Amino acid sequence: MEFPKNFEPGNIESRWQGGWADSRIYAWDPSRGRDETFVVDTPPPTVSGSLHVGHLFSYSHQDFIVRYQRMRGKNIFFPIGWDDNGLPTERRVQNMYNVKCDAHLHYKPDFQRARGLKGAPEVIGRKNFIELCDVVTKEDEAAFRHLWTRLGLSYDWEQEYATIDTHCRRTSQASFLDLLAKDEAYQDNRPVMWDIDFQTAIAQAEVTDKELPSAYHHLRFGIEGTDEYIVIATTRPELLAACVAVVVHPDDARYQAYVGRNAVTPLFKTPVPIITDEKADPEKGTGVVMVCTFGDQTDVEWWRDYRLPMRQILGGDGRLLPITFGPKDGDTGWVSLDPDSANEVYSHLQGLTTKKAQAAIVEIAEAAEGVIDSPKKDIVHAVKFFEKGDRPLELIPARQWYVKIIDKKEALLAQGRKIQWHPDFMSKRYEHWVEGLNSDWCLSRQRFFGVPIPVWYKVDENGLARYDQIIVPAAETLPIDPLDDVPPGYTEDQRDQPGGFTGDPDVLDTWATSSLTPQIASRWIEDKARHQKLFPMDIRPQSHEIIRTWAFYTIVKAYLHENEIPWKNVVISGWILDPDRKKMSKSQGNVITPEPLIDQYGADSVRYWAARARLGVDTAYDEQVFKVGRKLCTKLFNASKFAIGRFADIPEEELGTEKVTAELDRAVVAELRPLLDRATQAFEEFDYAQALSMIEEFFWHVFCDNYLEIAKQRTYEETLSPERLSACATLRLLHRCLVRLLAPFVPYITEEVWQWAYPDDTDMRASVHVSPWPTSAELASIPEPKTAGIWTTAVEVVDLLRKAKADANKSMAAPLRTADITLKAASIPALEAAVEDIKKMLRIGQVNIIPATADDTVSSVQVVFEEVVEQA
RNA sequence: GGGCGGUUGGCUCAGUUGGUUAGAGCGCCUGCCUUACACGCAGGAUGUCACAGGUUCGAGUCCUGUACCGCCCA
Repeated sequence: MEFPKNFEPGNIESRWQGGWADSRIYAWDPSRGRDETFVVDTPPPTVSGSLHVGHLFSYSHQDFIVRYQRMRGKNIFFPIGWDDNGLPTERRVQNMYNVKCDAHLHYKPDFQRARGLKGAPEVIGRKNFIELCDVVTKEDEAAFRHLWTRLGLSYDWEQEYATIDTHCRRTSQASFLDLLAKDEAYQDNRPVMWDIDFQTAIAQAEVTDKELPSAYHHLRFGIEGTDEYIVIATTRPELLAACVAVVVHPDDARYQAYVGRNAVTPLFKTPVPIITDEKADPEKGTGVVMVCTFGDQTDVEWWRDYRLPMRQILGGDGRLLPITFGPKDGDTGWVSLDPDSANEVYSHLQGLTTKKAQAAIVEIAEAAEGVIDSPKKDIVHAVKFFEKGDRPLELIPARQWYVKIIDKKEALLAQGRKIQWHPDFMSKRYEHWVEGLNSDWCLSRQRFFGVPIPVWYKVDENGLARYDQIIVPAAETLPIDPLDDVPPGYTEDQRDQPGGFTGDPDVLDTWATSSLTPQIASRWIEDKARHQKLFPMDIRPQSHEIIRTWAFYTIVKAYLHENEIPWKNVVISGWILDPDRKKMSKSQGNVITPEPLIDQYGADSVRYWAARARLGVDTAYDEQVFKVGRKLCTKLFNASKFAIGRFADIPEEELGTEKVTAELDRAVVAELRPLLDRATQAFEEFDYAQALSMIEEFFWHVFCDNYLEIAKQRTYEETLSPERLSACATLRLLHRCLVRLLAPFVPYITEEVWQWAYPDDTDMRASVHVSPWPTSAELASIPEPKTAGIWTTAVEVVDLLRKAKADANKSMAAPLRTADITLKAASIPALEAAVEDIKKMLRIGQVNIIPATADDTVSSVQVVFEEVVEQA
């Protein structure tokens, strides 16, 4: 048999990528039962996000687990999808094509747009915009598919899906309609967290706090009908015109006298009630808070609890709306004791962004008499941002769709407890998130590239949409686009007409679809039998930052739809941090792109690096580990060449387990048994890292460094003696196990090596990846050695002899005339079973075994080297 | 402010239910081209296990507190 001279991962990879696809070894078999099936709910990556090394890391982790399960004989359901919809794609498409979307513009069938155009963006309709998104996401998907394939991830590509495709839109819309039918989805017009750049509502899960410098501005509020005043401290003076009340703590003695009276806002002269509430913190600022509609969440609560008037000052774009103050008895809602001067002041603010309006009103206040009480006080405080946004969120009243979750905290906690979390402490993240929920799930987004909310509303005789009169589509017509499709019983010319209908212009939160990946993959809507067979799933692998989103929403949906958990196990990958232990992020410029790493080190080496990290543990990026991985692959390549070369000429039937007769060989087999048990146990607990560590240790140090060296000489014997056959059979048996043990981690090199010797074995399969995972049952017919401690004694003595040679600066091949070995009497029978092999291995002429006189004597050797005659 | 995790040789990390003298790889030093591999082999040096108490015959491991790092949530 001819072996390649050098290990070249590139060749091996491209060959097997094709081979595995052709042989369909990763395809799910729908005919097999649930008990023998292992079902994975893979998180579809956001394709518009940049590829980075974290992808290689966490997606490899699932593949280790899956490949192990496949070798255990499980029928693997391992789908892969792409998360296409959502803001990242929209933003990319807007920039790439320099376009903007207006949902109500008509579709232009022959619309074309080049990339990279400068100038004013072209405004296009939703359907045209989505077509551009489709083009871009197809390209992004191809990049991911290419990377996944190179990395050797064993997906069943026949199960591929994209969250924006027809099947996913249908599933997502059916989910919405199910929630609507169950009365778990509802609409409400109330203040909602709003991103002023994307101009959409967002949900609690997408909010992030940022610490920002700010300042308390101290403003004097008059007391109506007196010359007195109180001082409020506010970080948002630009909202002064929208002030509807002033709040103090009920126990705050400083302000008792004013409670129940009216304060008068400075500059705008609006009378507002002075009320008390526990939430006003006497320690914060001056202890007096102004309530504006709306500056923050507490404003919303006070507004709601005390039924204060609504004075909406901000528009959806974050600019101050045009407003006109009128007298107390007027009907504008904007009251002033001096409307003319109020309107004059406001004329300087109207249309400005909050930031500019703040600067403007502070300037006006400073110029005015008796408005600023004392200089501003600089502080740092947490400001809420949309996680993908650049400017602070505002609270803007708007009609939105919600899902009821606040009333289900206990139930959702119970669902979380039914799921095994790996590592277990990650379940805390879920629990704390559920406990901290403060609002129902806002489901609607004022965006374009997403799954449309599948409802229409009746339009009344006055041409007003009646949002309480919902028209739903028939289930069999899904997916629909209510802006394009016509509800049952209507015609297109009734759209937006009095007495007609109007389509909901919004799309669903991207998580509304992503939370259905189990149902999408199982075909919940189209194929109930298949769904029953796959749901709940076995594992959901994911990383920890999306516990509050992906895991949470998926648990919510499974509970609301079927009162089920979506999966039995959640396995959480840690993060790859940069070498300084900082999070990798595009903005910090410390992101490592994956493809060059595979080019440089090979896919197996990259996977090895990923496999070294335990579940849930964040790991600093260390390029050395790729080199270690490559060394392991090279070692496996070389050791395999050698080992197989030692027995390749002997027929397989001559090398059965019954041929393992030498005591030393039975001793090394006895070492293998606990490894198989422990590695299997580790994999059962999803602890692939521990499995790898023990497999690697055995492969390198037991198999390569010791067994191979110690048994080598017997394999060179000229006749097929029992000793030679025993060594060769043991070599084959150990190696065939080790290749399989390493296969989940380094699938390319193991498959390559497998083909050199084992694909035709009667108890094996053509591919290592569908061959059986080795267990100690495979070794059952090999007896334990008669003498205890052979392997450890042999290794101990070999180490001593090697040290003697190293201390003498001699080659390991340097011949010894004699070696005197002193060791405990109890170990002597063990050594005698191995001594002939050791003599040949280390080229020793004569071994003298000396029993130690005392039991606590440390083993030792004394050696005499052969005198080497210098060659002239 | 609350919660979760971490702190072990220069670096990256293991350390099972508390049990001899705390491990590995990388890096470093010395030697060795040994009929697979120099991407190798053999040998060697390097640790107050963050700190302070406590429980115990015995603590890297359990308890309490402190400091620092990271993450999550207010």
